[in-house]
Amino acid sequence: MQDVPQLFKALSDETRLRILGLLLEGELCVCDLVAVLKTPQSTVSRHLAYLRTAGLVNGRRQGIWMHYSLAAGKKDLHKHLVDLIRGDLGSLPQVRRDRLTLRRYFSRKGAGCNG
Amino acid sequence: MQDVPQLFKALSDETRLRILGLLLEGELCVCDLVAVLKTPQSTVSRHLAYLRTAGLVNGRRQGIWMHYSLAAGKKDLHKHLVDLIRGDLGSLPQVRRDRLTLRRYFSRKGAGCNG
DNA sequence: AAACCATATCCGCACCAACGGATGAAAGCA
DNA sequence: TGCTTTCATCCGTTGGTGCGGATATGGTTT
Repeated sequence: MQDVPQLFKALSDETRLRILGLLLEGELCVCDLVAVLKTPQSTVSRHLAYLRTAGLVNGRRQGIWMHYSLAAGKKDLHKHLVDLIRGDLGSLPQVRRDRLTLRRYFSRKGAGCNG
Repeated sequence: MQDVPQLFKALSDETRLRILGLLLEGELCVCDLVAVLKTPQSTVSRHLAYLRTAGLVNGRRQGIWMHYSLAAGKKDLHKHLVDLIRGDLGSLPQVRRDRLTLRRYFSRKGAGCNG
């Protein structure tokens, strides 16, 4: 049972929810998240580690960059939570704002961690 | 947005999840929860207050006793979380054990807070 | 009113988690 | 090798949270 409260705890922080909201758009690397969230790199990295431990996020190393993406749920409760994230997180105002910032950021920046 | 992390935080504690698991069986009063969880009354009461603030639980006073029950979700995310609780919490081993204890407790005890 | 009951809140303590700058580790390039 | 970039981890500080015994509140009974 111990992992269930832990799973909810991973979702009980605004920064982590914003990160998940951005990852709804697809795989992102840490520098993208830092740029969009306007949050110190150490803070973003720490939250990503938290989400990875909880099994909510996958990391993929490509050269210098770490790319993170939403993980597929494994057990039932886990899976249903991921569905809930995909379904409901996008309608939160802060998440909408962040996604707009992300789009503007992508169109502004040249070739970087994701080509 | 601030209430969304708060909602998840309410679910990030084992005692609170066990309380919700018991409330799946129906309305209960505080003394029932204390007896089944074998946890100090002040602790149970504090967690109930937390769940009530988060909107996950309703309290109803009947004479001396306070009866608590699962609340219906209001916003989409809230509603989906309540559905998830109803659907998945019952399969956790600890919740199953607690419910067994509850049934045995009910059959053993005479007229009390719920007749 | 007084005694009694179930419940809520107070209190001090311990611990955990978030923060963000500084440092460390790993990969790529000159 | 040495330098740069990206990311992870360390560190000290701060605020939040759980704990459980003690106390307060509010309703019931006599």
